[in-house]
Amino acid sequence: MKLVNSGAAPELRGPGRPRDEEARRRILDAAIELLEEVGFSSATVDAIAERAAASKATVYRWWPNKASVLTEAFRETWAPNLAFPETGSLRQDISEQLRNFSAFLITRKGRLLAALVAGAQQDEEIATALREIWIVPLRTASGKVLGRYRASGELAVDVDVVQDLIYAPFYYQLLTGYKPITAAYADAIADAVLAGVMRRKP
Amino acid sequence: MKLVNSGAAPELRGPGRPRDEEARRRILDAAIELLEEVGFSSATVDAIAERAAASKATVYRWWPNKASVLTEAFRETWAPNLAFPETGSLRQDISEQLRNFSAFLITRKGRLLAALVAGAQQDEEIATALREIWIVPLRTASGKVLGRYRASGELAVDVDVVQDLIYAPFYYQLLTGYKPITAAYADAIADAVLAGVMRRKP
Amino acid sequence: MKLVNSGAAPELRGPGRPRDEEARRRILDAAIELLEEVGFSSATVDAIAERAAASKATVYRWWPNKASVLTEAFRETWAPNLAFPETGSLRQDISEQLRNFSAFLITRKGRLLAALVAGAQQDEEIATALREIWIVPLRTASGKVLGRYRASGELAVDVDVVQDLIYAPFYYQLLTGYKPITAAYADAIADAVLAGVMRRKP
Amino acid sequence: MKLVNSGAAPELRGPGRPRDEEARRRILDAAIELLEEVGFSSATVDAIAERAAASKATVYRWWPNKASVLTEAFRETWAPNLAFPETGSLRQDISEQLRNFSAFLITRKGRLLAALVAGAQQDEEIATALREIWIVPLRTASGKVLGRYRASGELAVDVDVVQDLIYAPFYYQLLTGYKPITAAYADAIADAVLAGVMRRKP
DNA sequence: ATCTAATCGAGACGGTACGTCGAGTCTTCCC
DNA sequence: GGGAAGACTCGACGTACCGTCTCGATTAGAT
Repeated sequence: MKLVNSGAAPELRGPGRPRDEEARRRILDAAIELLEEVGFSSATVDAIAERAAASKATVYRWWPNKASVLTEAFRETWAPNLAFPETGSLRQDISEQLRNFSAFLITRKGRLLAALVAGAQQDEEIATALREIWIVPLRTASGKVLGRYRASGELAVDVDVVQDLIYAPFYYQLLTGYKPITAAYADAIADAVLAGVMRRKP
Repeated sequence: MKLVNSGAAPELRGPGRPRDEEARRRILDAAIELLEEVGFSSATVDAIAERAAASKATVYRWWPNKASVLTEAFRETWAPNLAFPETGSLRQDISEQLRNFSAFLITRKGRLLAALVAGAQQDEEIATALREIWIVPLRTASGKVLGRYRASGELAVDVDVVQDLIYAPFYYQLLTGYKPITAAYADAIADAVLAGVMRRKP
Repeated sequence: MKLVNSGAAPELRGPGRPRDEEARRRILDAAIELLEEVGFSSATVDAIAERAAASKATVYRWWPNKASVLTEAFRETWAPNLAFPETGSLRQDISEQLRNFSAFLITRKGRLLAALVAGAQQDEEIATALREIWIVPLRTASGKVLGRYRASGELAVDVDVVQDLIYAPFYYQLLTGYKPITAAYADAIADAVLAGVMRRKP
Repeated sequence: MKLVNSGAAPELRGPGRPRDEEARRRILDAAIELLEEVGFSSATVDAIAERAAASKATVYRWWPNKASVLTEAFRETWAPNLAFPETGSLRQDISEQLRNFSAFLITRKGRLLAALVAGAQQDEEIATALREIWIVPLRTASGKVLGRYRASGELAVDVDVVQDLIYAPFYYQLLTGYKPITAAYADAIADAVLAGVMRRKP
């Protein structure tokens, strides 16, 4: 007879050796490290397994393919620690957020975002993960605050469009390397988005 | 209009069989076709060579690797689409350009840009090619026109920032798939960039 | 007769999937077949792998290059033919051995020896393999028997020289195609070597 | 009007530039040099052409394939400068010849012979050349002298067999590298062939 | 205290693409 | 028309990565 775990324990286990959680962690950590070092398609499964001191079989027992490993590695590693500020001033909120965002992008994790976006082009799983773990949470968080400005009439255009305008330039720079991402750049974008690029009629 | 080089030979050729320009075209065409049919990473060099009725050796004589072939193929396909309109009205110029740009991005060929940006994250060669072949020429073309508006005072912010604001959202959507790219979206971006997102004081 | 290793494990194996001995056999068999069908330089590794239902990677995991595969395939095929007769009569031993040797050389497999010797001229690896796998074992086997005749005084010259005299002519014919190799030729060589070519003084 | 070369001129010529005999020589010399340096199959046509400061087209205009070039190179270079001595003594004739032969084999040209034999296994043209320019002339020369000893009864076995016995061991050593070729070796072979390997009855 | 079953590291396997190299052909310009 | 230069097709080579597999060795719960 089988007992149902009282309370929370979701995973009822039969006999046999249980999954080695430490190995799982080592694999995910190795995956992240390699991604940061060599990029998406150069992070081979062999290399991940070797660095994790695990075997390829273990990798493929728990993930159906390379993309899934990387996807889960992203999910686990990524705490989207980019709370949207709420100072009461629209200008200040956006300005602060963009400075924080640009500071984040130039960290190692920021570069990882580039690898993630790249991976998303080749693999739908990664594309989904990108949206779920990063794009949507970020927009939801900022959307709440911006929504209030929109409701109050202080914001003249739809929240979605505002979000595109303020965030997209940083992705663009991150992915094309056209210009370096700096605090000054963040300010320039914030100002231009808020006031528009056309001269105001006097 | 095309200027004829006065005097100096346009391309002085040494001895030896000249490069077979037709083969070059066949290879690039085959590359584009395969890119559209099966995507970036499934377009193999063998398949390109076979479809082009060329040999792999010829491919590798002129391009150092698979990525270079695909990059150049992409550039050749896109070259005609660089024109920036010049109607005299800043609003209309930007609006038209963004409609054209968005129309292009949703074609199959447009989707290739995503693959190219992805490739650039792992391969510095592609990154360089992307900048030199695509980013810079596009910005130069639009920069000329926008520069005049800036000089006349009609444009209140630097040309570079304007370019980031108007183009980046489309890259963002292309790469994240968050929202579909449509003509309406192009208009919304154009309007918001021109007027700013903040309510105007009456 | 085979000795069983007392005590110690005959072949202590580390962890990991053991080598697939069947695949090894299939590869060597395929190599021999192709060698016989199309010759040394037309037997490609791709063809060997395909016929063996193996992958090229497996071939190259165990042999450093094409020549090594073919060399080992050759050795495996020839291993049974090394026996040197021992009838008690020097004349008969040599005569029988040369008839066997000549009979072998004119089979298709025998012709492979020519290819092997040719390969050895350009590839030190093949040269080494040829010596270690073929030349030396053959001479060792015949050397044991001839050594006894030498010790008993029946043989008037050094074993090494005798071996050169009896075997070399067959290599010579095999490689130059000057004369066909027949049983009669084998007998003629045997007689001449034993008695010498000079008329005996009465 | 065209003058006929007085005397010998065998080749009446059409219009156009005549064949560049110097280029022909350079190609053949380069072929021989490369053969000596790197062996038969590593002497590529590209390398030959480059060393000869000629073009591949010139090579292929005059020779149908790589083997033919090498064949002709052999023929041109090779003066079979191995006259068979005729001292009146069978023993001395053979002894001297084998010393000369062994001295020849350890020169660069001797090593070339190994390449030639190797090439003969892959190419019938080379095999024919080997016989025509080397094997047959050498045997013909020695056959004349040996024939007289055979007629006088001093030689107890057929000339062909004698030739095989005295020459073959040197080819064997040349091609297998089993033992070094020295004057002492030559003497040992000569003695054994003349007297036979069996103990003489008292 | 076994027995059973699932997991682990190690590493070989089939498959498939990559990028390189040699043979032999062809094309252009120069003499 | 010959010759140097050099591009071309064809096809084999040897390498690398993916995802699968098969070992012996562990490690639990079930008996």
